[in-house]
Amino acid sequence: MSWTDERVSTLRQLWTEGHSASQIADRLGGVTRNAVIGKAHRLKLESRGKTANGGAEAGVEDETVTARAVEVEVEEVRLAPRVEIVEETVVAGRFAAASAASAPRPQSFGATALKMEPEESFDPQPEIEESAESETGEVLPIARKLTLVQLTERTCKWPVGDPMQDDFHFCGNPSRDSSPYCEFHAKLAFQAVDRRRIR
DNA sequence: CCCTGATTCGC
DNA sequence: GCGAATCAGG
Repeated sequence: MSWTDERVSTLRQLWTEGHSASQIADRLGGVTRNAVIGKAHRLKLESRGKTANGGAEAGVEDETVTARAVEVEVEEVRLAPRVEIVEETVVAGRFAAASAASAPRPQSFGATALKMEPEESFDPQPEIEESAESETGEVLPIARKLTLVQLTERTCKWPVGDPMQDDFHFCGNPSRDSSPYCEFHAKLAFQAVDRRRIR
């Protein structure tokens, strides 16, 4: 890939809006974040050094900060005492409830999940979604609501919603050890089939 | 470990 | 000009 006028202007825009180099690289495709940073250099863009907050933008702190806020929230939930005390059986029930709630089917991920977001309406800003709760009041993971192009090797690729609907997205929460799913969805995905009552 | 941008330097 | 490698940092 080369730096066409189109790609350069896209870079300019996203960089100005405060997107990280990796986000821009993912968006453009065919380039690494290093390439983006290098190009940004030659274009003499930037200005965002390590002033105070490392990485997070000064004025446009929306999307990045929001995403991090979500991560923090999820972490806190997991560390909550009452959550750690929960027994296996209860946990299983919780998963079942969650499964019934969103009824996603990992098996259909590959082909049917493909749905490109229109260039214009691309919205890199994940909105915080009201977290679902089970009878016990346990808080379930809050999806970062990422679109296909925003997924990386370590973001949860659990599909949420109907691929044919506009609000379709992926969980997007952090996944460990390059797993396709976050810790929560990994358990759901590999759960015994007879326990999930598909359809 | 994950991520961020910054810089260098061979191509 | 380009970008991988590397550096420095949160």
